[in-house]
Amino acid sequence: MARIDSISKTFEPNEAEPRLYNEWMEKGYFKPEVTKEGEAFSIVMPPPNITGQLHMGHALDNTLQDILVRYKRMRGFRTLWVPGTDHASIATEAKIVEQMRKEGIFKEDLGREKFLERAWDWKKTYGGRIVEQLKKIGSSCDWSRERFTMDEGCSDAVKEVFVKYYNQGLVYRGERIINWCPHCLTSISNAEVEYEDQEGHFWHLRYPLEDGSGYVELATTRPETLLGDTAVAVNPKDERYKDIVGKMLILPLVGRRIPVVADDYVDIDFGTGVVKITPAHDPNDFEVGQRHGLEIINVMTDDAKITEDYPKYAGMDRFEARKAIVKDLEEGGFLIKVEPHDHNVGTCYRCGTTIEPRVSLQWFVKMEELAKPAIEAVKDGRIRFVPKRFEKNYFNWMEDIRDWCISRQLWWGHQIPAFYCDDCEEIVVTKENEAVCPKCGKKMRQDPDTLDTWFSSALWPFSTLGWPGSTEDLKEFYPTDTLVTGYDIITFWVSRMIVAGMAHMKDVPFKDVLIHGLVRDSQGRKMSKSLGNGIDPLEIIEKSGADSLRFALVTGNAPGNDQRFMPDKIEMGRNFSNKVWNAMRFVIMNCEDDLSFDKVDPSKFTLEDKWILTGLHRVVEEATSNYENYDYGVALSKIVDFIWESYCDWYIEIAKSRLFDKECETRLEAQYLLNYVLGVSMQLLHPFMPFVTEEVYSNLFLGERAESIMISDWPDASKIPSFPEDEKMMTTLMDAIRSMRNIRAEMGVAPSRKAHIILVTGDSSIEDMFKKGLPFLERLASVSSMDSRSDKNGIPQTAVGAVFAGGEIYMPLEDLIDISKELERLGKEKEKLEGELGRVKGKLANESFVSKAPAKVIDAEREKLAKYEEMYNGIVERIAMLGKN
RNA sequence: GGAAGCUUAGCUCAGCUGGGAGAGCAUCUGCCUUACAAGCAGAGGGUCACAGGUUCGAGCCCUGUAGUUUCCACCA
Repeated sequence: MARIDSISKTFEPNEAEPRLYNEWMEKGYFKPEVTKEGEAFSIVMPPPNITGQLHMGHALDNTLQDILVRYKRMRGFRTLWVPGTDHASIATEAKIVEQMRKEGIFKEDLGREKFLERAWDWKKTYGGRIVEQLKKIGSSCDWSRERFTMDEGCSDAVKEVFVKYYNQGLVYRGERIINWCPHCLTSISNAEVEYEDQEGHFWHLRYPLEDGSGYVELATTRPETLLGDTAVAVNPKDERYKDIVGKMLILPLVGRRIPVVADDYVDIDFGTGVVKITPAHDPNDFEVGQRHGLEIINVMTDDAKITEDYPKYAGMDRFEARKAIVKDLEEGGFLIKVEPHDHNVGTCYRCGTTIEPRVSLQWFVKMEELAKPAIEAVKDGRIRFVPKRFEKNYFNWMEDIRDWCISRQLWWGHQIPAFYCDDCEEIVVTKENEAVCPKCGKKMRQDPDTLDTWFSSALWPFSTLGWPGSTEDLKEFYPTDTLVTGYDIITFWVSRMIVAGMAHMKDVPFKDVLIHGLVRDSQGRKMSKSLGNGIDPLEIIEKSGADSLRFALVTGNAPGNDQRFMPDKIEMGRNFSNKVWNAMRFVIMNCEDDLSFDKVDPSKFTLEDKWILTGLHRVVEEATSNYENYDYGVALSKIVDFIWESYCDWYIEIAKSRLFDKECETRLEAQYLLNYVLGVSMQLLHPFMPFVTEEVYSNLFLGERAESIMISDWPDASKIPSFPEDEKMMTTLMDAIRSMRNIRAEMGVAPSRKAHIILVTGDSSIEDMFKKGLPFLERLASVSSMDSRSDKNGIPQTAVGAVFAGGEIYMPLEDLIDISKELERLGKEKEKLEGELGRVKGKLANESFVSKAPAKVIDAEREKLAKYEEMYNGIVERIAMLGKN
């Protein structure tokens, strides 16, 4: 047990946090095996990218998970939190390419093998960095089970799934129009395209008819794609163009003959009702092309430059080409007019480059059938989103799902386990590392492409537990219980995990999905590198400790809502840690080193003892139910209020008189309760602020104590006695104290000036309570001595009075009293009460209220009425007495 | 085009199934009271965006309007 002279006046997170974290790790508390019995509870960590540095989003996500996991562990569950990192193929590859570029090295020159060596080096260097950062915020995950999306097991799971899907016909290879990023030089999925509004133009063009009978007018936002036009389309119902359907046009600048086709896709009312069709560079045009058997002409290279087929524009970037082509159209008399036009442009979510739709040979997952059980699982409640409104988001995506383009023209990732025979075009899909052509016996060439990062993330809830093997962990911990993540990756990740879980495990991957919002800057903007408005969680930990950071992230936050990050909240957290710390200091300072609680006698518990126990009972009950509902912000504020107001501001203050009097008969009981109540409070607070609570808990005098607070049993409200009657009395007394403080403050009477009081009450229990409370009334309200009587005849004019729910108190302060000022004060009080009375009386006089409102509500109103009337009468009498003279 | 969220004190936000408007910060006043000035005590401050409706009773439920943010889809 620490001695008081060795305990500093403030909690020192920099010293305590690393020490405690290491201790917990060494003792194995983060492993589920720490609990021998009990049901399993498991979650998997959304794996941060190995390119990443810990940012506020991670800090929030992991704080919430840690709160959940610490709570469940204390509830006795065999609790597992699986950590890990994601290889983040496109993001990591981009970073490595960038790093190499600075050294003047190009990917292609290096070759695949050397490049991958470099990538693994990167992983070794930076993959560990974020793990260390996660430890700093206190994450109690089982590091012995840490995984990586490209480790052996996860890679095996990826191959297993790919092969299985392929054999079921759910994975296929085909030429489709896909989103191509000309900067990353790879295809990306629909989910990876971000649309943004951009100012653009509408170029109105004329395409001449081949027979010389005129021309058609059409408009485009992308004139450069004209090079790949293979038709012009009109709506079949459009009377204006009925005659030209089937005729041929001459494509300006190119001279190609292209047909006019009729297709429902064209909107009669938009523009001129004529659309140029470029099947190779627009998804809708592609479909029109499929329907009409049009030629697909790709006019751009991988990096979005015009191909050699068009010598005049060859090598020009698509935007340069646009200018050149517009100029040529104008000179050729094909340009009618240009008008400004805002439109949405798809950009790459990684690099921001405008994506280029492009026809290309890629691998896809057929989603429609797979989505069905995943939709069902949420519909029938086997998976529950918290808050529920995000289910709509999910259904929205899933019910209109497109096939998922999973191949990427990247090297860093899971290489697609498909092999081709260069001679006979045979394809073999296998988990083996090489394949021989079954037809001609030649060694086959593996597909050079890799899989979308999210393909492996989708398997995370079971690949991390050992699937496709049948491991003990898988049996015990799948399905996991709760997934904690931000709403921004519901489509990317959550939906795909549900799909994968249903497809391969025939069971949901998790039961609850706890969704949180974004952490924004203090002005409500997204934190981003380019804005430079990011706040570094590590700096905050360095300065104020992880507990303060966690406090700031949780306080006043509701599930699913974005929050602004306010530096004020960090300070609040730090102040609160310090408050708790000093409460502990006070408690142990007032206990002897050899203190034992064997002789504590609950029958000697005083009014305030019973009051604080009742408050404790309630906060345990309520906070527990808030924890269960993921209402962490609410739980935290209730716990803080109890500790700060009830325990520190009232209970400790009241207990002082007993502690300082060594002869006091109930001193031991006070010492006991001070330790006990603070101990239980620390348990309630522990999931939020693990470090300071552990430190405080370990210093308190507790009878049966767990080795560590983090493996102690969660407080059980039913074992904490509750005394509603005593609580009511105590509340009355507190009211009286507040009234006395109030009038003293208003009358400008210094607390140092102790005063005699006259209590006027008809209630002997209240009189008794005041008499017993005299020792602490001195401390709390500067009362030196007390008289009591049942009526107020003979109270001096020079006394200030305070009414409370049980009677009146008078304080004779001869030299300080100004009767007119006192009358003014009483008048204000009276007015306030009149307002309250009016409201309550009005309610009770209302026929329909009395007949329709529940009895409980009516009784409460009646009780209020009685209380207010009594107080009101007291004031009126006093005013009358003072007014007489 | 479709959907969702938000609008409550000067600021940032809570407010659970409808029953006397809350917190922190900021402001003002008084206190270094032997745990804590990172503290204690007290005070001021709100037509709960607006308009209707349901109800004995609405910040909360319903309808509409405005402002704002976000997601999805995307018509050249």
